[in-house]
Amino acid sequence: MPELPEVETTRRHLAEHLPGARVAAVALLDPRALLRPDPATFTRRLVGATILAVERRAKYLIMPLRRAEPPSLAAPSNRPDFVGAGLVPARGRQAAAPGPDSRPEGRNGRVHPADDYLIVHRRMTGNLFLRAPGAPPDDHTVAVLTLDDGRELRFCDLRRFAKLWLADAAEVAALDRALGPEPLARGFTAARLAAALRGRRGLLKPLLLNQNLVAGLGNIYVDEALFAARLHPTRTADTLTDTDVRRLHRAIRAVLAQGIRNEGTSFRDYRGAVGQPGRNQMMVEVFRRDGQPCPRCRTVILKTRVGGRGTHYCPRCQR
DNA sequence: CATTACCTGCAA
DNA sequence: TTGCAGGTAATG
Repeated sequence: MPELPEVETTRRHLAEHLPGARVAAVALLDPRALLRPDPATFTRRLVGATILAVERRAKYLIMPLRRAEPPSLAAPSNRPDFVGAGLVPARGRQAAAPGPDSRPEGRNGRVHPADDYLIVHRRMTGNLFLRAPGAPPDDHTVAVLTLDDGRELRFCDLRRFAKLWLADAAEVAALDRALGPEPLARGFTAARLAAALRGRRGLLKPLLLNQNLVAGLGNIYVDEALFAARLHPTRTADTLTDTDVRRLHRAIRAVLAQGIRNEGTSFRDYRGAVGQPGRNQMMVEVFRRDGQPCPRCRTVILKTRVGGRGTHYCPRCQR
């Protein structure tokens, strides 16, 4: 499934090509993909809406929308210039802050002001494709937003766990509060990681998969981060020294940043917004490399089950 | 805390 | 045929 680097790779592509586009039509091919509201309301609110931006929080893609102008001449808006005021700082923010961690997704609580938010979570096998007018169909398509220029934003999902829904600003804020820190944001320090782990006695691997502690890691990048930090997946959080936490902090950021640089990890189903696979599967050190030698010490990599998830590690390097 | 459910497809 | 797959919410 897409983890933080895969969602971010998709976000970057969509953010280049979607803002300003208007939704001309909505096709919900599998209603199970829609969490809320009901299909009729969902369609009514989306048709005519303008996509203002494409943002990310953890593994969630968030598209702020400006609703269609009501066709009536009467009833002037009760919040004039609300959206226009929100768009200006977005440009200023980019110009002022070129660093990789300065994008808005790292700022808890800061969301683009808008009427509605289209939220997508891809779970295990969901993909978002932006296709040219008349492009051949994609397998497992569950929903399509046709844009006013004929392009299609397609939501495809083999296993049909993925969800999309419309939210308001309060719900986006609640989601943001419920999630742990963005691991690539400047504010995510070793001290912050230590604070998240403090008082916890669980196994390292399930803790790192818990999105409430640190948001965005999944099975691939947890295994890779634990290898890079030389920590055993069943180490218990309360046994970590300060040095261990600092190594883990560095490792988390390094494996995620590498994943983004390589445009994601595609073992099977992940594809980017134009259908392209990532390259990071060539770079992984332990994930699905059981039976092969550890790149650091040549000991054979093992695969076990930890917290119900397949877990890959080097029994010699990781303690 | 661990297990189950949600789904479909593929490899063992 | 069984078990497993990059996630998460809902159960004991």
